[in-house]
Amino acid sequence: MTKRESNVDRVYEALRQMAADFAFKPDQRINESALSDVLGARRTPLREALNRLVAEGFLTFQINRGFFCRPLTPSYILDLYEARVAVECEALRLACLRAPDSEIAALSDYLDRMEPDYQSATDPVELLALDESFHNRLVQLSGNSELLRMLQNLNGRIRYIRLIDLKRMRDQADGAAPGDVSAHKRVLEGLAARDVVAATDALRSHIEKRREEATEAVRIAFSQLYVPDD
Amino acid sequence: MTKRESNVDRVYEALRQMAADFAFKPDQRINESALSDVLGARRTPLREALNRLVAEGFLTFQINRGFFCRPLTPSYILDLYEARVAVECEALRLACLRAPDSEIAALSDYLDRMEPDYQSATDPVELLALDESFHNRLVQLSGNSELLRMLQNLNGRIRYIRLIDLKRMRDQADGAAPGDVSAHKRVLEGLAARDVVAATDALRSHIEKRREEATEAVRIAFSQLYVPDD
DNA sequence: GCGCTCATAACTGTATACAGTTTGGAATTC
DNA sequence: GAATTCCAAACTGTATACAGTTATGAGCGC
Repeated sequence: MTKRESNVDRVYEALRQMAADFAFKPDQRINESALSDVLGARRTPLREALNRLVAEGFLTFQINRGFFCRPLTPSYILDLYEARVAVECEALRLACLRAPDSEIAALSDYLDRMEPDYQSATDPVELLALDESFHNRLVQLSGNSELLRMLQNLNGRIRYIRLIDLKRMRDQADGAAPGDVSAHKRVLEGLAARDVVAATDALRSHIEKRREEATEAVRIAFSQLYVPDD
Repeated sequence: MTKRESNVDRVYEALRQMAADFAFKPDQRINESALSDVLGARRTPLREALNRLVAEGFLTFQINRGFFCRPLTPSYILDLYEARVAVECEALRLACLRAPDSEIAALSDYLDRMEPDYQSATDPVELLALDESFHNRLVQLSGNSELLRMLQNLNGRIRYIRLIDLKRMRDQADGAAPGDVSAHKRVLEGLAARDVVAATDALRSHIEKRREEATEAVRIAFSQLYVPDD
């Protein structure tokens, strides 16, 4: 029996998971030996995986000092969300031009089926998975695998910012319900009508609203970090 | 005296250069030992650099079979150009909204200064560098470093496709002159007037025109590959 | 000649070792 | 006490070795 998954792949996935679970704090230096113990892999394959994450923008690297978790500044968050707008709106435009009606209808059905789950979900991780899944499918309708790859890279980095946001929403239960699918529905209506402007405007404002919420959540989370220990 | 550049970085840059110089043919398997001899680096740092290139989409990887140059299919080329449209048009939109007049004027000046070089350049490599430089600066006006990173990644992969195209143009001297900056000027006029629609329409059609040319050039290059040896 | 088997060569995957660099703190000076 | 120097420990960078897998091709039966 031959192996199907490379060890580097396994380590790489584990590292992404750790990043999403706040295992690394922004700007934290990553100790390769300690990490290799945790992951059950030696430093050689670990470093190969870390280099992939550097190339993807998850981590930074300094010569002779090693790998660092990327700092989480407001302007970085803004950049990531703006890049998402670029990727998703162009994908939506392409989908309006060429996605078959049947696939658009399938995504509508999916959204309808998921709506109860969406509204009853209380676990932020679950909600986030549902939301990411919708956006992934939307971009898949463009048929462009580079746009999909870019979205997945951005979402990988945005994920833990959004988790901060969703946890805050659950705690405060203020304003917009987190399980609100109306924005997604508006996007799909525009898409079904092949109305590029209506669809992209809806999507753009949806993502920008999410960005404002996330930025605020991170601001609050940071301010709490600076509360002195008693 | 301390080292300023990591060996992995050096190897990584050398590999990108080799890719742009057609050192690897599409779908070609990459022999690590042979490559490490050429680059003067051992396999450990070489593999770290190769992993970065996999993460960036330059190469593919198969377990126990190693690294491969990415195949060059028409749909892959289409995906890359569409992704460029996504990145550049959104960057341009953001630049229309917030780039200072002074920086827009500086880019206009740059274009005017470069125009003679552009029109007299006959070396495809030189022309390409000039063109990429303009597009990079345009995206920089958005102030978004993620969009810039994405553009540089896409251009790194598109570069050798465009070289095929530019070499064909030089040989045939048909249709549009390669050193035509009028499209760039139209984009900047729209930007200076803060006219998002005019600017992005001009940019979109410019990139799509380039894509059609490049796709055709690759099609021709491929058809010549299949001419049987005599 | 064509397909199959198996031995071997070539190559990839990674553990280990060690060299070079940075870091943190003790010792020293003012 | 604060600043500085210097040394040891910790960590990163990579060469090397070898184990495990894949590719190649000779030999063989048909």
